Parts: sequence; structure tokens; C-alpha cells
Amino acid sequence: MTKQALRRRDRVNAILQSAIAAFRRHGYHGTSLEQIADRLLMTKGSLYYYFKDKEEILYAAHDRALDAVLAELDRARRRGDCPCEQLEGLLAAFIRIMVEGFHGTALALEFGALSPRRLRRVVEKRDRFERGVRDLIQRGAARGCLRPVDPKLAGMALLGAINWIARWYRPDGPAGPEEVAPIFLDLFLGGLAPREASWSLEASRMRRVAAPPASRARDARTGGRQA
Amino acid sequence: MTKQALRRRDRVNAILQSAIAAFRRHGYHGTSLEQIADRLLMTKGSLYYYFKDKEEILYAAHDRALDAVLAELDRARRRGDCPCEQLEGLLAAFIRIMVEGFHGTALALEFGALSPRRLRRVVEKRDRFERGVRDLIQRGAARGCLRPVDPKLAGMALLGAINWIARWYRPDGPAGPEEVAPIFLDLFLGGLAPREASWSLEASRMRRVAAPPASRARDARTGGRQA
DNA sequence: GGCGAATTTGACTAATGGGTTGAATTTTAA
DNA sequence: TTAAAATTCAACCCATTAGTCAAATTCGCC
Repeated sequence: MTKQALRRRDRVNAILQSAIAAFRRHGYHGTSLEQIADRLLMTKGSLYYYFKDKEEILYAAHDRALDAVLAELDRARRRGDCPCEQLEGLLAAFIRIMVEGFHGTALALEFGALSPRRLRRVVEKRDRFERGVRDLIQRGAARGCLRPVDPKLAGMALLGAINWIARWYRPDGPAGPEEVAPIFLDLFLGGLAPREASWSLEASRMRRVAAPPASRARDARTGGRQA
Repeated sequence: MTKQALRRRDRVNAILQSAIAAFRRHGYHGTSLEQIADRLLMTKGSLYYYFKDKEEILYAAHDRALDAVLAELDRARRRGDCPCEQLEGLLAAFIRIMVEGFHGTALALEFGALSPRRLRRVVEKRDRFERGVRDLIQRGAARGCLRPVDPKLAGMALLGAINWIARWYRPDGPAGPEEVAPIFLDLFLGGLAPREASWSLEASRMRRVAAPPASRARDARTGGRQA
């Protein structure tokens, strides 16, 4: 890769990073190109050397983020043959992407401002990912390593919980990626009800018998909070 | 209540409903006051008879939605003395609010555009609600009717899954409020792992033994999808 | 019907911000 | 060293939109 191409790639990355941060805070329409440029010590005009227009920045952000999670979907599928493990790995990677880099945060961005053509492409990729998650849930249920739950609603619940991370996670908070992922997975897989209680959907209306007093509740160390 | 006050209340409600719908689709800054007014066969100027400025509309939307869920928090607390039941009731009500009315959808709205004074009040109410949820989780764990999980992260996961509903739920979809709430609660409480599998956080890295083939996976009927 | 208050209007403004352009500056390669 | 290519910049245009206000209209009530 030539020196110029390298520089260009870094420049594009920096612009996207700045734009995503601003979009998340002020929304797409609430962010001016000057704001994006200022943070990079550039001027608005320079942005147009790298992107055709503002909308293309939003599209690029979405597209990259979706590529990242779709790559994780592929990788998860190639791993161990147990669907529940594949799902676990995928969700862990998804959480990591969401927490670590700026890539994931774009997934929680609004995309109503995209042109119909670009919107179609974004939605198509997003749907591919969601279908992949649902597929793993379904295959896990068929194999017996996961409970038989509604795949669509369960998938939306999982993705919602993860996508929402972008709204509250702060890098300077006490919880890093290594903490969030296992705790979330523990919750997703184990649920809130204790294993001792014979809990089931059918019995959910019945009063559950309290299990023996739990071991000391582990102390909560969690992330910062959005202002 | 006088006839005029009644009319005024209805008018304010209609404006909020229109505004929330528009904000959700185009974002706060992407929504013009004319758009809000047009849908009500009004003109922009009329809106200023009911609201001081655009930001006050956003604030009112948030404030009402928060009052609605805080009322449910109070109600849940007054109910049965088992924290897990209180939590279950609260989450069910929260889901219902989110799915049914336009109120809940305001909870998923951006609030970065609020003035510091109003932002403070919104955040204060939101935090009160989140603390309430965490408190129930913690008390449930102490009592043994819930697993001992990280209260903060578990709370954020639950609220994230529910808040995200505003992004995908469509009233004209096949799933109504009566379906979403029990399925979500089933997932929250029971988790994905089958009861037979001896699953735990510590063992989560171990390969889980597949349980006997599950009963036929129930068919999925779920809501529509955002464009 | 008609009076006064409540409500709506639409034209106006001031400011913002997306997008354009061509010249200036820097970098690259020969 | 130099010319071409790559990159940045500042000034400009123009459409959009939040907010204002005095006039017009409707409404509740006698």
C-alpha cells in the first residue's frame, strides 16, 4: 500500500471516529460538519475531499460496523459445532466490539437519514446479522443445548441489551470489556431465576419458592454513566 | 375541569404524540416544527401557544414517560412482598408502556439537546428508576428468589432490551403487548440455557452437555420491522 | 346576536449549516 | 530542482428552520 493510500485510510478512519462520537452525542442532524472537522483540527471543506457528502459519512460508519459484526458471525459459525457455543462466542465478540472500539457504537446510530438506496443496503446487512443470531438460537433449541424460546423476540432482546451498551458505557468507567461480556453472557444464558427454583413459563404466574439464602451478593463494579 | 382546559390538554397530548413519532423517526434535530404541526393540520406558530420552544416539547415527552414508569415502580413496590415478583411486575408494566402507548417510546429518545437544567431533571428521574430496578434485583438476590448477579449491569441489560423495543416494534405487526411481555419475561428470568444443563458462570467455559432433544420449537410470531 | 377571551395564522427575521469552488499549500516522484 | 498530484482552506451561496408577533379567527357564554 502506497504512502498516500495509507495516509488516506488513516484520515478516513479519524473522520469516521470523530463523526460517530458526535453523532452519538448530538444525533446525525444535530451534528455539523464543522464540529466533526474541528475535533480533527481540520476545516469543513477538507471533509469533502474524503466524503462526497455528510450522508456518506453516516453510511460508511454503519457499513463498517455491520461488516465487523458480520465477520464475527462467520467466525462464530466456523467454530465448534455446538450452536450454543457459537452463539456465546458471537455475543461475546459483539459485546467486545460494542464496548471497545467506535465501530460498534455506529450500530446504535439512527439511519433514517440515509438515502433509500443506502438504507436498503444497511438494512440488508443488518437483517443478515439478525437472521444469523436467530438461526443460532433456533439450532440450539433444536439440538437441546438452548431452551426453546421465540427466536425473533429472543434475538431482539439480546441485540437490544447489547446495542444499548452504546448509551451508557463510558471508557473511563470502572468496567472494561473483559468484565461486561462475561457478566452479560451469564445473564443471557442463566437468566435471573435461581437454578434451584423450578421456574418455567407455564409456572411463571405461580409464586416461586425462595431458595436458601444466596451466597453473598457479589459486589457490583460497573461502567460510568452518560450525562 | 373546564372545557377549555380539557381541550388544551388534548391539544398538548396530540402535539406530544406527533412530536414523539417524528423524533423517533428523524431524531430531534432532524424534525422541524412544521412536520410536527402538519400532521395535526396545524401551523408551526400554533405550537408556540402550547410550548415555549422546541426543547420544551422534548422535555415534556421525556418527563411524562418517566413519570409513567416511576408510577409503575411505586405500584410494583406496593405489591406482594417478594422482590422477584415486584421486579417481574415492573418489567411487565414497563414493556407494556413501551409497546402500547407513545409514552414509552420517549424513553428511548435522545436527550442531548436538553438544556442543562432540564437535562438534570430528566437524568435525575431516570436514575431514580434505574436505582429502583437495581434495588429489586439486589433484594431478590439477598432473599434468594433471584440469582446473585451484578445489579448494575443486569439492570442495564434489562432496560436495554426493553428500551430497544421502540426501535423494532410496529403496532401493525403480528405481536401485540400481550405476547411480547411474557416472552421477554420468560427470557429474562429463565435465560437461554436449559434447566437440565448445569450451567454456571464458573463453568461457562466448559462444554455444556446437550440435554435430550427439545420439544418441538414453538413457532415464532413476532412484530414487524422498522424500514 | 354579540362581547371578550382563547386560539390560530402566516408573514417576517435571524441564524445556522450543508455544500461549492478555486486558489493556496504541501507532498510525491522523477 | 521541479512539475504534477494530493490536500487543505477560506470565502461564498442558498435552503432550511427556530422563533416572533400583530392581525385574524374561533369559541364560550350571556
